[in-house]
Amino acid sequence: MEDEEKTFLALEAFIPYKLNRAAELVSRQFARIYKDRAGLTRPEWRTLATLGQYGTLTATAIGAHSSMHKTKVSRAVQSLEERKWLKRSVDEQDRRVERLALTREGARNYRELAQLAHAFQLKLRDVMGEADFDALDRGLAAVEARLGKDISM
Amino acid sequence: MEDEEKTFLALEAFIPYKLNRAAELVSRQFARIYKDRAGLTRPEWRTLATLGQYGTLTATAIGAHSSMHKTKVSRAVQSLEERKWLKRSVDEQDRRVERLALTREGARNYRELAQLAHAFQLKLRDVMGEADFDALDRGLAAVEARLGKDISM
DNA sequence: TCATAATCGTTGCATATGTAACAATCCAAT
DNA sequence: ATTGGATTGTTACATATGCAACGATTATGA
Repeated sequence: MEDEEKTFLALEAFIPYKLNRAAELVSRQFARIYKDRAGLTRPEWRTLATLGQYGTLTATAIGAHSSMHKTKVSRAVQSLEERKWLKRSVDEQDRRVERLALTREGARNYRELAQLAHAFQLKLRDVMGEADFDALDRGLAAVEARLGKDISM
Repeated sequence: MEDEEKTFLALEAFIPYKLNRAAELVSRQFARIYKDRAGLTRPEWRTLATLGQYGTLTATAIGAHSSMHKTKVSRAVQSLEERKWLKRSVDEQDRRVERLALTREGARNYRELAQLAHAFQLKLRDVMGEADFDALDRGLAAVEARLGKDISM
């Protein structure tokens, strides 16, 4: 790699492409679990996972924790509410806000999917090999640390 | 990490989520280059990049090299053709097929974006640090190697 | 206090995407 | 040679997504 001007690019060696490709491959595999098993979309799965992890939250907080646009959260919440997997209640301190929490059934499904998620991660680590898996984890953490605040770069 | 059943999941430590998050962060940064600079969408950028890398290709081949659905390729090709960045010609050996190649102007823009892509990657490596960047690269390669063929897992 | 700005969540709209169906063409096997 | 089955690329349709505008509510500050 010299300083010469590169007027050629190997897409398969370009990190943004590799990242997207790997994310799609892994997501597709894991989506089979929450889609086939529970009929959830990705926004719905993330909303469920966030509420399961943190308990009662507002829609805005769900978006912050799960990196989702507020309209995605809004629609996922609607869907989970129709399933009766979560319930809304008005916050009397701030009536703009809705306090969202899983129902008993929602919590039960969360626990089941959380277990499957752990199993998935273990299997992925097994398939990839520990060293490569740990390298990936380290690299992803570095991206989050440097770009997570979304500043200039 | 014991063998106990995990009924709780930390989303921010879950690899499919981390992968998607990192991919979005990096993609958003790089997209600013081809969007702001050339007004391209991601499918258009990938199509341009693939033709720049391989020369003349069919639409199917572009999809195979850039991991894009054929309808995405079809629409990106249309758009680039309207810009006069690529030209189509019928393959006389197989008249179902169109041979696609960049025009002089398309190639010029490809070279410019390829340079910017290299600069982006160097800057990313600089921002992340060499060790973390290399770890990421290694991890992504492992995902591709194990899941790229999209078999069971 | 009152007016302006900010925040929360929803919805209308335009765009982006994938699935399925399709016409055109080629291939395989009789 | 002919017929049934693939393959190539396009398009119609349904769904998914983000942006912008909105009503309701709260915060700010003059």
